[in-house]
Amino acid sequence: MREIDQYHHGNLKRVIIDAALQAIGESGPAGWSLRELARRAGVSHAAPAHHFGDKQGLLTAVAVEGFALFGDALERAADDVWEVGIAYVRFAIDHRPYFEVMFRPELYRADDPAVQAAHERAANVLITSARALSPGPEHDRMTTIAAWSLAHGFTSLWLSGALPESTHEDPEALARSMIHLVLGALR
Amino acid sequence: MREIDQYHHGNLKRVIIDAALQAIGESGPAGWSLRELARRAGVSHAAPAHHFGDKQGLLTAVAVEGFALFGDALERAADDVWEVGIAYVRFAIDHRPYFEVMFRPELYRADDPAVQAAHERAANVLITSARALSPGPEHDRMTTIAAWSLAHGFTSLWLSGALPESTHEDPEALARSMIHLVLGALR
DNA sequence: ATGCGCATCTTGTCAATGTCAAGATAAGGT
DNA sequence: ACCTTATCTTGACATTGACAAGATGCGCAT
Repeated sequence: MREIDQYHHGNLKRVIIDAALQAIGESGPAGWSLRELARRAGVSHAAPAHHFGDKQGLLTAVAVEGFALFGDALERAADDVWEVGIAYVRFAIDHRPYFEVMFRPELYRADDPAVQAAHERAANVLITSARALSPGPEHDRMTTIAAWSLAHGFTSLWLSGALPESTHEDPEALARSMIHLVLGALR
Repeated sequence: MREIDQYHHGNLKRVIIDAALQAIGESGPAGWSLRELARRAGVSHAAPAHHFGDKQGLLTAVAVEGFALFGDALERAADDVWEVGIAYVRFAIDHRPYFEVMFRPELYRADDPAVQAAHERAANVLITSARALSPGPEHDRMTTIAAWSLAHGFTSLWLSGALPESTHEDPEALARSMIHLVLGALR
């Protein structure tokens, strides 16, 4: 009996999220419809709404998962500020669909407790690891903002294709060069 | 005779773009419909499509105008790298609707010649003014990328509300502090 | 084992939207 | 005065998000 034709799918929630991630990867976080995801998953047009309420609900689930994975990735590099920056860029490129949703709060319910918790955990890694760069405790906050801005800006520009080098070069290598230049000068 | 009831509106194109900018300011670059803009402008539901072809066409016009204004703003500060960074942040906040479209190429036709020309002009200001920071000609490119990333990252994070300070503080002052910290360290 | 509660998924429907085709209007040149 | 042409309207159609009501069957209590 074919799994796909079961009335009770079993883990449709997972399947819909994965379909959403794929669709986002193909045409951005707004280039698809709930009904299209349903068709891809082989279920009825209203099945996604049952699990997520509405489109925002689905994107909220994506954001939660995204921030969780993001936190994991940053934590794995947390002992080295340098590598945290690289991990930031790397995550965005390896998990682009997540990233494209995460920093667009108007797409989902940013006030959702699960989102806020996952978001806060990821932010804390940045805050604590950036302290290593700070010239003094009174500059901790600005140092975090500067380091975060640098990593986030590079990532956003790369993803949007604004960097003319986008097509030819390896983003991670480029990010390493940039971080090296700035951190080298800071020393 | 009331201007608004004329069959031939006269400068409907302008009015529709302004309505779009206002709508984007209220609910983001996707939170409105062409028909709503038509209603706001007091014209029929298909009038916008006549001037812009489709929604992407309208957003392309917004992007062109945005990059032109952006280029102007950056040029006015071009003699001081410091001030170019500030102008970057300032533009995004003063003309948020434009900015929210400009760096989201999937929303419009990025291959449009007018877009590319306006984009290139703005980019050139960044490239030339960033040279002043470069430790040597072989580092010009990376310096541009770093400075651009810093300004763009701060701006994006601010606009998305990711910086917890967003609500209380003046963004320009915060940006000045950040640039001061980084440029000070680079000296 | 058996019957039932309830989460899971489907079917049907509605207003709203983007887009296209065809028609109406009038501005401006000849 | 006419007529070409850009501007705008009217009408239509497929698609979408959302909601309500119904069908299905899993798994638990008995």
